[in-house]
Amino acid sequence: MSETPAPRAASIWDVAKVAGVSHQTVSRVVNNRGRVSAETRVKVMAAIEELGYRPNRAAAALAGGRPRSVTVLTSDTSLYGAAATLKGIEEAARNAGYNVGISVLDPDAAQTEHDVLGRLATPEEAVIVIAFDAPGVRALKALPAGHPSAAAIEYPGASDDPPPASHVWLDDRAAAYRATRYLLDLGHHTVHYLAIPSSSGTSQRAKGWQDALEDRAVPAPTDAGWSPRSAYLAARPLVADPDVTAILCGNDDLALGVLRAAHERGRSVPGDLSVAGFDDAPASAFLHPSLTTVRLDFEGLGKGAFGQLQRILEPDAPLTPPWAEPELLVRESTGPRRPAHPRE
Amino acid sequence: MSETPAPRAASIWDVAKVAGVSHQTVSRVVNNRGRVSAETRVKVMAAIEELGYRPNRAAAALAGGRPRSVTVLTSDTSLYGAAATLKGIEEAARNAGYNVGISVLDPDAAQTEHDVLGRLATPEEAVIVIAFDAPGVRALKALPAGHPSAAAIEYPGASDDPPPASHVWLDDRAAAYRATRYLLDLGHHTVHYLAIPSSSGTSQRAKGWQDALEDRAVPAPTDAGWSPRSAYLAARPLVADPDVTAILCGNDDLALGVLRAAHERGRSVPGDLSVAGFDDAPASAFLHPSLTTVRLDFEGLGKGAFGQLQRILEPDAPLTPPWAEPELLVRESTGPRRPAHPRE
DNA sequence: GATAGAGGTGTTACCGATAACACTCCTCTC
DNA sequence: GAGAGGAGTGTTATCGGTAACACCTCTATC
Repeated sequence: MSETPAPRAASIWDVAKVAGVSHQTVSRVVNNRGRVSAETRVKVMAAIEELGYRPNRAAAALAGGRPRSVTVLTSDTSLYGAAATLKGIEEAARNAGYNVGISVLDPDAAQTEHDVLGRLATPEEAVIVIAFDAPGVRALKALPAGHPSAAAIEYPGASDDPPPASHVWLDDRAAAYRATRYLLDLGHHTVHYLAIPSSSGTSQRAKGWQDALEDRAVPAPTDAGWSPRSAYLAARPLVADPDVTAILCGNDDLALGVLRAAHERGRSVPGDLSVAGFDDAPASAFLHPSLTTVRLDFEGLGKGAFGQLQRILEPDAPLTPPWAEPELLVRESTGPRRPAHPRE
Repeated sequence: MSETPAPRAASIWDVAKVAGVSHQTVSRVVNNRGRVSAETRVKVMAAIEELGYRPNRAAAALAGGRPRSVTVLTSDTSLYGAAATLKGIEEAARNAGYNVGISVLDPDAAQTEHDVLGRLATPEEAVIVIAFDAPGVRALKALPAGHPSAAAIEYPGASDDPPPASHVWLDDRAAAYRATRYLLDLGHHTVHYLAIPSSSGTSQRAKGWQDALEDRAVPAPTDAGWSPRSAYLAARPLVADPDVTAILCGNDDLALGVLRAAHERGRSVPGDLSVAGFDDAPASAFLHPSLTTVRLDFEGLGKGAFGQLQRILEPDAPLTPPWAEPELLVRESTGPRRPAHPRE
């Protein structure tokens, strides 16, 4: 019996030999670039099929063809927003035939150009940054000018006149405005805001909230971190105050912490206190009470980010469908204001 | 002024020129392989520093050095177990200087060898499969024998005599046994089980639960999918039955759906009904009631999976510290059995 | 003092692809 | 009917590394 000593994967040379053409012609067929007669194309395709040929991405990257891979830079992937965005990016990228790498940013480390570039498979590899928080924003800034990249950001800001076309974001301001208006319309005299850390100086969620408050006094926002735990701790003083009757939370995880704090303090939701969040995480509809929240289409946003990148790399690439606008979902955790001490 | 036409990243040739040595010597220094005099090493390091040299992973992969990248194959990354495992893998890999790719498996598509290999950057690239569910298991099976890989699996099974050393898993059976015993010790006559889909034929969570029930009648497990929604739907008939006083759920998401169903049916938890989950997702401690659950160290498991892989690729690699044993966390959602109709 | 062996370094081939360019046929044009 | 130009294909250089091997210079050995 003849053993198979090195069952190495087929290369374009193997395909070329079987098809009886040059390796370059195989490359042409594979990449659909340049002119190849229909006849040869068929022969090559047959050889590809027969050998189970798959292009070697590393070799293609080296040789310098059109990029076929992206690395996603993100911090903590266990946060809903980042995870859902990543999911969208990955799906879009895979459908477009791209490989995707992932590299998690250390929250404490400064992101230098050298550090960021060192995470890539090649120095020129395309990058998508999920820049909802400070490490992401730093990584985005650390990218050299002209590096192929796209980013999902919190807010384009007002500093640099035209925001780069490759940046995508959700309309946080409008979302927060709507949610706050809704709470005010329920009769609450004001709405307190429990904030997630802002990456840009100006949180649009905070801004939308503030704008909706109009001429009312604006209570100081409370910093509450990213987790249910940090929100729980931050919310305890707030729920102890009977004048606080409505709390808008920077995301659903924070809202969960608030719900907990309220419950421990004996304040019923939505009877004594209304609570609303952002995101519409899968769990939010099943909490008790189910959470009023603003649905944010992170997955669509991720697809959009990849779409922007793809159009940088391949100007002819199809346009990405737009992602959904934020949508207020009214559920059980919000209700009309009741006087603080109904029986007194 | 002289423009910089092609500020291409430095290669080992550039470094070699600056250091006054051959490119091969640079390669030796970078990879710490072969003998280099301390003197030249210093010169090379200085040149690397000066030029900001970073090795090109694609080129190294092509040339066939030791692998320096892994692709993680997983299905839905928004599930807590998969996300946390991925996080552990990524962190361990990055610390070891590996690049990590990610590719999400289509739940419906059959995973063929051709398909799976086509997701990799090179045909020989190392792989870690998160194989908690059917697509993952299929992908694992599709890998050709001898392909460098590790896998986080549900259960090693009894079929293949020695489970591959590169497989890692959590002791689901013991975990479920402990949780079930705990519920029985509270006085519940039996414990119902709401199951996540099992990838192997034999779910160890189901087995541990069944074993703990000992000589009692074993109620049929209820299939409940992966999401709060599917669990909610599956749990409705269960919570309507007053004889059901304790439900063990395949994970915390399912437990959330059960909590919701119980609440809608007017059954108080833990007064009328005890509910326990698996995972200890970050939200679980803040639910209302907070969830009794078995903490599963997915992140440690992910690190362990990478460690196994690394020891295949580099036999001298340090051993990975073991991950934590499942640990029962008793919180508010479980309590002593109360007669079904106390007032009748 | 010849010889073996180890330390340290350079040379060359090769990995699997792409790009640039050269070359052959045709076909069209005037 | 000769030249222009396009279609289709092959040749060669190149990307940034690694491996294998050749080579030189010491030092230890008998």
